[in-house]
Amino acid sequence: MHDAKASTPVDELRAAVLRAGAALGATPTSAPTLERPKQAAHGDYATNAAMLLAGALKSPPREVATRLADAIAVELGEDLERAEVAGPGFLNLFLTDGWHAKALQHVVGAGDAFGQVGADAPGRKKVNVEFVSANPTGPVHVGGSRNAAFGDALARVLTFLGHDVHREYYVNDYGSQVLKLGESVQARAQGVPVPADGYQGEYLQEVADAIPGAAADDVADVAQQAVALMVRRAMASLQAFGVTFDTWFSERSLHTSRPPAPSKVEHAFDVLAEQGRTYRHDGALWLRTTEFGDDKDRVLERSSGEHTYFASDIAYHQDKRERGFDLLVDIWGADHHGYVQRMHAAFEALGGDAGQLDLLIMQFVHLVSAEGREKMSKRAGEFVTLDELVADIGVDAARWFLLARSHDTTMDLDLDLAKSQSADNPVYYVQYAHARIASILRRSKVTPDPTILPGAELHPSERALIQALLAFGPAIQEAADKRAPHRVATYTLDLAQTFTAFYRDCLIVGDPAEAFRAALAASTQRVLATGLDLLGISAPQEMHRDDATAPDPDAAPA
RNA sequence: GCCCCCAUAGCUCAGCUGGAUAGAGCAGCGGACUUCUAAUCCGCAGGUCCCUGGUUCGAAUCCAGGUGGGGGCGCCA
Repeated sequence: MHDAKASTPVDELRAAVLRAGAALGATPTSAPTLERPKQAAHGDYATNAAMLLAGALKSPPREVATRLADAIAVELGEDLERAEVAGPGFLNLFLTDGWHAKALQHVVGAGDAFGQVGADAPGRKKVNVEFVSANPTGPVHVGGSRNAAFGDALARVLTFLGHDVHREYYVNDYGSQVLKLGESVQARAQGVPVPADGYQGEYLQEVADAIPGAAADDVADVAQQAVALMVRRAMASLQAFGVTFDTWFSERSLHTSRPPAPSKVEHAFDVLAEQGRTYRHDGALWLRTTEFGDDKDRVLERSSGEHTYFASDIAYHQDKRERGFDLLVDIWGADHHGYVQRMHAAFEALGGDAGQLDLLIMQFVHLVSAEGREKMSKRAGEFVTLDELVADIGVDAARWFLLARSHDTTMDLDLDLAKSQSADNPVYYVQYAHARIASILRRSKVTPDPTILPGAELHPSERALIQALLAFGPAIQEAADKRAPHRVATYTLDLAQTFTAFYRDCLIVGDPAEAFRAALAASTQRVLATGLDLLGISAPQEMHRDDATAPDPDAAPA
C-alpha cells in the first residue's frame, strides 16, 4: 500500500475507482481517467473506467458502468451522493459536502507542503538545468529572456517537487566570436570603424571605455576582459529578473590543462577513442555520430589542430556526466535545434544513457510593434534587451508574458500592448485575487477553521473552489514531467477565476460560515502565492489602482 | 534536397495518458460601482480545430500523406 498520509482526496478517489473495478473482476487496459467535467451536470468527477473494462468483461460499457457505480458506492460510503451512468459509458460521480469539507481539511492540513508530494512521487533526482547560456558578446536579449524565465521556472518546479536542482550557465568565452568581440571593442577604443563582420552595438563603447588598455593591449586580452564585463552585466540583468545560477561554466576552462593532466576536451576525446567512436580523415578528427542517427559524422578537431565548438560541448557534457547528475536538461534557443540530434549522438557515444539528456528548444519570440516585426540581431545592434523589457513592463508582467505559453510555440510579443495595456495582463488578475484575499482575511475577526461546517449546503462555487485547489498538485507534477511551466500559469489563472466566482457568490466576513470560508480563502491565497512563486512572480498583499499616478507610456523618462 | 517547430474565435494562445455541447485573455457590443478591493463582475456575439485518408465505441488530440508559415542544415560559435 502507498503512504495514505501523502495521498490527496483525489488520489483516494482514484484508488476507490480502481478497487471498484477490481471488485468486478477485471483490470482496465490503461489507467482510467478521473477528471473534473466541463459541465456541472456531469458531476464533480467523471471516470471512463467502465469503457476501459467493458472489453475484458465482455459486457456493454453502460452495463459495466452501472455495476461499477454500485461497487464505487460501497467504496465511498457516505462521501458519495450519487453516481450516474452517462453517454457511451461514463460514470459521473457526485460527491457530498462532507467529502468536500474533508478535502479542504486535507489542503489546510498539508500546509506549505500541499502539492509537493503525491502518493506515487518519483524518487529525488540530482538534476542539472543549463539555460540562457547566451554568448557574452552582447546584452541578454528577448530570446534569452524567454529562455531565462523558462529555465528558472522549470528549476523552481523541480525543486518544489523535491529534486536536487543545479542551475548552470555555459559561458562561450572561447573561439572566434570572442576574438571578434575583442576586435570590435578595440576598434571602439581606438575610435576607428568596427569591422564589418564585428559587433556593431553601441553597448561596446561602454565596454571599451571600461577597459583601461582597450586601445593598445593584445586583442585576446581585451576580448577576455570584455567577456568578463559582459558576463557581469548578464549576471546583473538576470538577477534583476529574479534568475540566479549556481555555476557559470567557462567554455575556456575546457581547453586549459596542467600537464601532464589532459584538458577536459582531451579527456573527452580519450573517452570517445576508448569506445572506438573517433577516426582521422583529411587531417581532422571525426566523431562517428552517424552510428547514433546523425546525418553525417562531425569534426571534433580541425586539420589546423583547433577544436570545434562541438568538441567543447562534448567535453562539457562529459564533465556534467562525471559530476554525477541523474538528469541533464539543456534549454537551447531555436537557432540551435539543428544541433540536437548530433548532441544526443555524442552523448551516447560518450556512453551516456539517452534518457538522461533532455534537450529543450525554445522557439523564437517575435517582437511586434506598430511598425511591424523587429529583427533581433546582435550584430545589427538593434534589439530589445532583457533590461529594456523589464524597464518597460516590469519583472512580473514580463515573466508572465514569457511563461504563459508553451516553449515550442513561436510567440508574438506585442511591445505596444505590453506597455500601454499592462493593466489588462492576466498576471494582474491573479495577483489581484491574492491581494483581495489578503484584504478579506485582514478584515475577518474569526480564526479560519475548515472543520466548522456551515449549517447550510455548500454553494456550488465553494465546491468548485475546493476542487480547483485539489488540482494544484497534478498541475505542478505535469509541469515538471512535461517540462511545461506554462501549465502553472494556466493553473493559477484558472484558480484566480474560480476564486473570484466564489467571492462573488459567497460572503465571508460576517457570514455564519465565516470560519470555513476564511479557511477556504486562506488556502486559495497560499496556493496562489506558491504558484506565482514557481513562476518567479510576486504575490502582493495589496494592490490599488491609481489612475492619477499611473505611468504614462508616452511620457519622457525622468 | 534533408531535419526541427507550428497551424484552434478578429488578435495572442490554452486544451492534461484520445472522451460528452472545443476554452481563456485581448479586441467588439450591452449592462452592473454608497464594494468583505470595480486591476472586478454579468450578458451577447464570434469556430470547416489547415486539407485528405487511417486507427476505434469515440480524434482538435494518435498515425500516414499533403498544404501553408517559422527556423536550421560549416573543419563558424
